[in-house]
Amino acid sequence: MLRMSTLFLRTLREDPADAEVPSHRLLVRAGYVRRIAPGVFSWLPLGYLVYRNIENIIRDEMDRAGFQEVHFPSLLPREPYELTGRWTEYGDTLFRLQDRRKGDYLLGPTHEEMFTLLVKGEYSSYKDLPLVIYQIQTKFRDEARPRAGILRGREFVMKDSYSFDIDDAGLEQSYQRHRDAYIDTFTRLGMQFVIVSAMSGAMGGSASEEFLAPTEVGEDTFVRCTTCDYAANVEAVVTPKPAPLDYSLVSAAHVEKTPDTPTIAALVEHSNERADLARSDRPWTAADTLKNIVFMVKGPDGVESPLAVGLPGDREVDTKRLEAVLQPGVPRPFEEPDFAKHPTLMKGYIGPGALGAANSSGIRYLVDPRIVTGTRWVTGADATGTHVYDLVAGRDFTPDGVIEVAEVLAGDSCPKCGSGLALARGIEVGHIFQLGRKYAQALGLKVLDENGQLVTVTMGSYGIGVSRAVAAVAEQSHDENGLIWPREVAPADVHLIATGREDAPFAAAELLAGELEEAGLRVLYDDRRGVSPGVKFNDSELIGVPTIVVVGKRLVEGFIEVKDRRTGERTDIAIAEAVPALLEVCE
RNA sequence: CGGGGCGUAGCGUAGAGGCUAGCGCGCCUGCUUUGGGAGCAGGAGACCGGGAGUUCGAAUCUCCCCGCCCCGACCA
Repeated sequence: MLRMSTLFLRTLREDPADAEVPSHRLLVRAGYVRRIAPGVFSWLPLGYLVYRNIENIIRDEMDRAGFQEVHFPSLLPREPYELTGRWTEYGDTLFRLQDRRKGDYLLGPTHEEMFTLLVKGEYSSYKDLPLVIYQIQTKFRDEARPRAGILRGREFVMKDSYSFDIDDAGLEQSYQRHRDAYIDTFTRLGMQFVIVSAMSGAMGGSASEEFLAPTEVGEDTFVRCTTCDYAANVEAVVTPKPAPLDYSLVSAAHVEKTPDTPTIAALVEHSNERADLARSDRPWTAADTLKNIVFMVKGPDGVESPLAVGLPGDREVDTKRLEAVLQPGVPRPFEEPDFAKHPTLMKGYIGPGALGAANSSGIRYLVDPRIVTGTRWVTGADATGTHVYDLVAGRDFTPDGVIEVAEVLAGDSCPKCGSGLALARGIEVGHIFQLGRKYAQALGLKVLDENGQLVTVTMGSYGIGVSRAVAAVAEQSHDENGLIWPREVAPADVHLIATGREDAPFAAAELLAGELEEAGLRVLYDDRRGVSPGVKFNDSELIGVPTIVVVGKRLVEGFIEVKDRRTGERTDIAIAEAVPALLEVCE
């Protein structure tokens, strides 16, 4: 039994000045966590109870799925991460340290290498597979900017599992087992979640999915179809390619003088102001223009080459998507010295005429999927102060290919059913990912197959943010008065309050607390004498135990009050029937 | 890394050259109070982020440093 009189807890009446998001504010105010350093938090008794409940639910579901728990150190040697290239690739995000002999170590940001090597050391036959092992472990990432309290820390707890299979079919099965287990896990955590595609088609449609907990403070933006069940991270949205248009009636392309129009906005304004250029049907909009943006892309070999991207003028390039698509290449904006080296590119007036394999410049030219054959554009004419009108894709220019990097806007078409997409934000609480053979290859994890041939094992990796889940649940489940925990993760089933100056309510509450515990309920008992009822009520709402029981003024008539934290609904019940009644309330 | 804001008691804050650094919450003592963050009285608690400087005098002005928060860049 938790007694408020002795519980190591101090609730705060005011919001902490450094907390912005609700989960952070409330977890601090309710005395669940305290900040130690940026992105580093301590768990206090109530917080640690909730944390452990969540951890145990996750562990339980993993075990139920038949996965086996192991535990690696957080302190890891450099060598394995050197072998996979991540010692350098991880960059500043990796916490590195040296021992007294100047040996390099790191604090594990994730453990693919260690799992791969562990299995390599033990297994060597296809008969041993499939295998799934997992751990629940503290991870370290020196985030450039930790934020939002527990949601994005530099030290956090993650459940990470890894599957090992002989072939793609096995990997697919291991992946599905995780997907199912995750659905059960997050359901049990009382969380609302959506499963979204996390990678574009290039890696295979089901290769990677994220479990997002929708909330405004989430860091991930995702789309959801307003009609069908399609959902995807914005980085993974597939733009449906429109059918080619008939352009037989479009007049020939014509170059026009358009002084001082280096931006799309200026071009649109100019076009609408010119009587000879104005459209008969409607004014020009940015969507009628074709914007061409050039990047320098550094390949894995370190060589930089230019890449031009064409997209409708009403859209921006989403740099996250661009980087994802170009991996392992790294893009950077085209700058003045680059323009100097490529004199055919006129800043602000770049057009397809100077781009593409067909052109002398040979600059690779990829366009947004919306730019299909027959679409008609206003775009740069490759000379300062000039644009070309009625330039038709497929007739007047032919790009080298398609690239999916435009920002996604609400109302864009669903790739599955064509309806409009809605944008929303979510917290990434889980990620399942078919890794393939990358790590097995790099670290030499091979087994003999049934023909006696050595084959490289294929892997999957599957994460759940355990500490993050605490904050995600808090984020989704609170009101202006405090936290509202789903029962299974709550620090207690019943928050029992005794009020009044007399001994009677305290004696009755004490007795009831014992009986409830006896009956198997977890009880947080506010046995503080001399604390006013208002304080107790407010604390109970802040702390967020799902059922609040008050032994107070109606005790003389033999009644106690039962309040549902979420709905606020109160009912008086006879104290004699309290135990069975509360057992029922607590299901 | 770019932009913005901020460091004063455990928490939230006032003080913008001049008395012993003020207030609220919390904490301690006593009395009163006990169904929605009680009242009165008394008390403890501060190297005003650090260093250097200007000045008769610095929390307050100047310079340097350190740290924190927010937005962005970045990022399982």
